[in-house]
Amino acid sequence: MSDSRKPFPFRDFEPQWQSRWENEKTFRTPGPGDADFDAKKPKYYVLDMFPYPSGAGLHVGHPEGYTATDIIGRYKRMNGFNVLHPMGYDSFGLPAEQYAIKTGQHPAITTAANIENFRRQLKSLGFAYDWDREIATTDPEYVRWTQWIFLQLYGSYFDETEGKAKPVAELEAKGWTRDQIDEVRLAFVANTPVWWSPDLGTVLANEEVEEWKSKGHTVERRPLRQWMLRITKYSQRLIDELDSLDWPDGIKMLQKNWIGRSEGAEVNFDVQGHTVTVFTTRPDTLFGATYMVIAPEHPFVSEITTAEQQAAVTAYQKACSSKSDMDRGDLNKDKSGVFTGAFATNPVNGAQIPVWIADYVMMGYGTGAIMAVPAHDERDHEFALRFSLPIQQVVQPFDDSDWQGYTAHGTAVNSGFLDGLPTAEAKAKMIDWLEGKGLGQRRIQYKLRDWLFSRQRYWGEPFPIVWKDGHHHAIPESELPLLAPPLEDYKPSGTPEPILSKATDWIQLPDGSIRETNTMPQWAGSCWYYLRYCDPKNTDRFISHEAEDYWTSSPHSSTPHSALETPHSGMVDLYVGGTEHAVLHLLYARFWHKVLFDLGHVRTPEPFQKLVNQGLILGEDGQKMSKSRGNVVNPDDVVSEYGADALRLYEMFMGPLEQVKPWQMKGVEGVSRFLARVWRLAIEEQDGESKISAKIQDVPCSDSTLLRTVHETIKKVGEDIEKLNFNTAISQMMICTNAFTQAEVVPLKEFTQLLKVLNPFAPHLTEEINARLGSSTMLSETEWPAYDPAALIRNEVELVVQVNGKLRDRFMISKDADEEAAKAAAFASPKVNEHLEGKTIRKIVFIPGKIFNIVAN
RNA sequence: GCCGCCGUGGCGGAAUGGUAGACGCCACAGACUUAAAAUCUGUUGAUCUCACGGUCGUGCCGGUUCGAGUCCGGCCGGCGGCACCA
Repeated sequence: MSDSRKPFPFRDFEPQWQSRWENEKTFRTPGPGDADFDAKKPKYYVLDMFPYPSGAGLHVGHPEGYTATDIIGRYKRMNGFNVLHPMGYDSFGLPAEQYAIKTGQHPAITTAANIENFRRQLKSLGFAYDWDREIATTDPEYVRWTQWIFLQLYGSYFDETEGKAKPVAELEAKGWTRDQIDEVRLAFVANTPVWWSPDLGTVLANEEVEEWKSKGHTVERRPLRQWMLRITKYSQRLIDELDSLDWPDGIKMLQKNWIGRSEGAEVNFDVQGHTVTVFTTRPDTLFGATYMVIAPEHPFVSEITTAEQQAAVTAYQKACSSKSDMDRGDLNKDKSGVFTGAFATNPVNGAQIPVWIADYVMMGYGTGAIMAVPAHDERDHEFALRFSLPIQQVVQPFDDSDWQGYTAHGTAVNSGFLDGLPTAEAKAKMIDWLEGKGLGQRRIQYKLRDWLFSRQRYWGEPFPIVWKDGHHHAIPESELPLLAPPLEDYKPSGTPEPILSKATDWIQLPDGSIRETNTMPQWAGSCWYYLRYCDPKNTDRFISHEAEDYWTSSPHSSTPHSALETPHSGMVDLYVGGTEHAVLHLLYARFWHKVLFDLGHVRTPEPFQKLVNQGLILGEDGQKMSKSRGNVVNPDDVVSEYGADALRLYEMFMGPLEQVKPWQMKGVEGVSRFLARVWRLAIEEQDGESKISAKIQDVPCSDSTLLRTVHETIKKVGEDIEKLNFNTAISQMMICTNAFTQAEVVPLKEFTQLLKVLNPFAPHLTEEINARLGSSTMLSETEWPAYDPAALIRNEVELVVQVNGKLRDRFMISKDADEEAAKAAAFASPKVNEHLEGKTIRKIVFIPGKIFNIVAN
């Protein structure tokens, strides 16, 4: 920046205010137990998704959400709330470890350096965090409670009748054996096909597979013994309890689709003495089931395949298992399958139907077997055509659509006792019939799978588990945290053997037991960090009852009907972050929270009451920012050239928070000019000396128009912050500033009111000006100004006259003008009369103070 | 294919069913300056007109309404998610 541009001296005062806030702990949040804690003060918990401290530092997407929450937090604070606005680091994870492999530096060292850099960057933006509550998921004290929560999961089961988690101790008391108990724990060991990535050296959760594949890593399906969390038990609650949350519909929809609830029935088919159960959402079409398909991996395949078909079946199974390594989508455009030689009996009509295997039926969903109704299912229809299998119509469309491949609802036909019934009734009747005969039952099916919770890498929380005599056992809570031993070599071996298995001394315990060597995924730490912020130093519990109680209490509403305050079933009042966590972190955290809720450790059923997704910031070229495109904007550069306030303000001025929008450096200049105008209103530079502008005078505001603009600004900025409409709030402050610029005199009181409403957006600049104007109290320690309704009143308003809805004239009129007065004025207008010529007036629509519309033809 | 979000000037974007384009950027002009930068003041949707003023205009087609960017129905285009889920 050239010196001749004379910007405001942000380089001098921004760091000064930052250190003052830090030294004076201005934004420290007192909590239960603190001497200065006031339990009567309403709380407001506003949370950011904490960052993964990568080596690259903050990108401009971080300050977008962080500034939004900072404005809300500062605003709530000025409105008398005890605001919890914390920050921390999601510091476990694969990239740190990958980096360690490359450089030979221990992940603890690189992670500490990265956190240091992130903290510096965050502080340079002037966020009002309570730094005393900062946490990192890698802190031993944090690991301890992550492991403790895991032990709660390990020590619980899901009681089906009560629909909630309970301690397994209750089962012990009832005389269950340990093997029986191990079968139902919420954290359990299973040997199932999982996604294994040889080059990452770890398994991945279903939810993570796409992300890593897109980064060029390979994954393959492989049966391995792994720790799982029984999230599926919460499927229905995870769907139902979304209703109580103030989340974007899109995110709710993503979670619902991911959980994937389907209602239907299980039907038992007899296949030559074996019972094969299928799941269907269309039991009403059972009469149209002309063949059956089971997944190639289905255990029954080997039992039912006839000798003649054995070779073909085995060959097909082999082909399918190798296929799973590759992208199935491309390979499965054409249906494939093989006849097993076996026949099933259709329970409803006794028909003998052939049993096929095909890879369009998957082992992982439902029962791994389907009844095929080719007349009314697209996939079955395609398959039947391909292999010339019979197609039997059982649904008559309501309209004149072709019944072939018709999948929507209709009327049952060729279906015995269902004939004539509409689909919904036919479904119910068929299920009743099946249940009556013991041939099937009503069934709800979910797509959600249990959560694969173990990883084979080093940089994660070790499981607090030991193995003895082939059984797993929890280690005593007194031994937490269980930290991973230092290792020289983190390199994955290419086998699913966890890295910790190299730490032979650590693994082996004196009593002969062996430590579990898997580690937890990065999600573990982020599942409960919002709880720890409430009581970050507690050494007795993950959160004290008192802290939990206070920070979950409903906020006392000082501003009714605010978008920021809704009835609470979640703890955090406002959570801001990206959509990328829709089915990952946001689902996992809800699940953990519900388990903690069931076990009585927290008192709300949900973690996050209101969720807002900030929109992605694109590069100046309208493309996603990426190193390879060279369109990445570094916040450090923006801060050094324009200052923190300009960066904050620009990110809020770009457009609606939730919208995707491109970066424009010219826009940063624009808001920087605005801030400079505010500065120059108060400060004059003369001969290198700066002094208070002569226009600033401590006198009553005599200009009623200016006064009205100021009060309109106070009103609008407050209302816009409540609605998270930061861009329009800033527009209004620009209008107000322009009004001051054009005024002869800038009254101190009104100017200070502008500084106050601007303070949450541009805290450094406003504090600096306020201090220079002689105030010894920081703006952030003052109350949010109230607007004076009397100052808003306009005596004259503009009345628009329309003829047939088209604007024809406008003029100023008294705000209280009635229809008669408006009519007189309107018909006096030559412009209006011109358009009325030769027409008959049919109707008059009068909206006082706004519109006078003459309908004529 | 299914689900969700979004289409407004040269650009980012404003508009409780009531003056479309606030505010900012860009551009142009004027003031200040020896000059430039910065700053301040204007103009700035398209089009016709010397002008007054008119006409058109919120992706497209239709509907409701005195009045539609906004509500309803049907398309088209872009972005994101899921994807043989029975």
